[in-house]
Amino acid sequence: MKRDSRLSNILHALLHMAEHETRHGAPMTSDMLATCLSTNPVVVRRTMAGLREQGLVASEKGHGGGWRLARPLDQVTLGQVNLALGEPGLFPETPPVEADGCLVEAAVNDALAETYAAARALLVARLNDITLADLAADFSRRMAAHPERDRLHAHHGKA
Amino acid sequence: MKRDSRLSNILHALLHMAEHETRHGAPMTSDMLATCLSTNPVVVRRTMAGLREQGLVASEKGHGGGWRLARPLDQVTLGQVNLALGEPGLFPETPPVEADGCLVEAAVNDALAETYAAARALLVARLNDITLADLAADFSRRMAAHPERDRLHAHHGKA
DNA sequence: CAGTCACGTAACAATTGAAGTTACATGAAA
DNA sequence: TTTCATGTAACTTCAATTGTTACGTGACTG
Repeated sequence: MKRDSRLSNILHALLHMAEHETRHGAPMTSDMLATCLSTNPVVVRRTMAGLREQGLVASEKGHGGGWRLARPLDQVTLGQVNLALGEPGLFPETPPVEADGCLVEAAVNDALAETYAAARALLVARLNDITLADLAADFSRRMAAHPERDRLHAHHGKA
Repeated sequence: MKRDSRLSNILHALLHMAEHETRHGAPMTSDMLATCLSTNPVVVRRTMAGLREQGLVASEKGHGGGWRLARPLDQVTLGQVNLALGEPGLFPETPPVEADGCLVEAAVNDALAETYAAARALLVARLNDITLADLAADFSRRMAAHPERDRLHAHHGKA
């Protein structure tokens, strides 16, 4: 998990999970996902725990256990995933303080709060407009345009 | 400089600088600003150095020296200030990598890049629409609504 | 009923980036 | 020439995230 954005990585993982599930009929383990994301299993579990709380994924223990999507691809929006991740790195929260009497500060904070809120609203709206199914479809389109070889896992694994 | 956002603090400082300048005809020193922002002078200089490079403020050494705005209030936009600060905490940069062959990753990154770009564009547009003069005017309006006592520096200084 | 697999979680170490600090150099005014 | 103030480099905290180890629980296998 180098310098990538959280959301980007998790989406990547979710799509691979869906793929794997339909292809092998079995969920992916934390270890598989960790290898896939270049991180370690505990971090995967931590992150996935957030998604599970939002009902996006489910986990199973024991033999044949692992992670699977809890809903069809077209019923999970990027906004939901982003929310489950705690809306990472969005905006500097304009401090709710402003209470200590400086009217300069109050004017500044109000203006910024409004501005950030507008940008955040747009972002959330757009994220909620895109489902995992959309991304999968986009992927298929690209796959069709580059059929010459397997372009799915070229960079996963270590060898 | 506690848990506040960079931009918010600097705007606060800039408005106080303008105030001070017109009131006393002298620039504010890094020490004054440091006290005002609850930080220390070196941090102030570091930050202001960025603004100076963008031509927003000017510094003078020696006796009577310090920091002053390099332009009238209505010719400095919040966007310019934000830019000078390096656009802190905006969005997770969608990685430009995508080159290593995974089409899933490519699809994800493209979708996110588009979405973030749209939100960022809105944010920048709004910030460029607000000038320091607007904030000062807003402040004056609030001042008029609360004339009972000095509501300017209530929380500055230590005693 | 072991034995193994995989998640769940707490506790701790490593890393990273920002902020604070010290120290010293440079330029300007008194 | 002394004092004030910025300019900057180098170092130290400090906080947040991430990585790691360790151990517990549930589930399937044989």
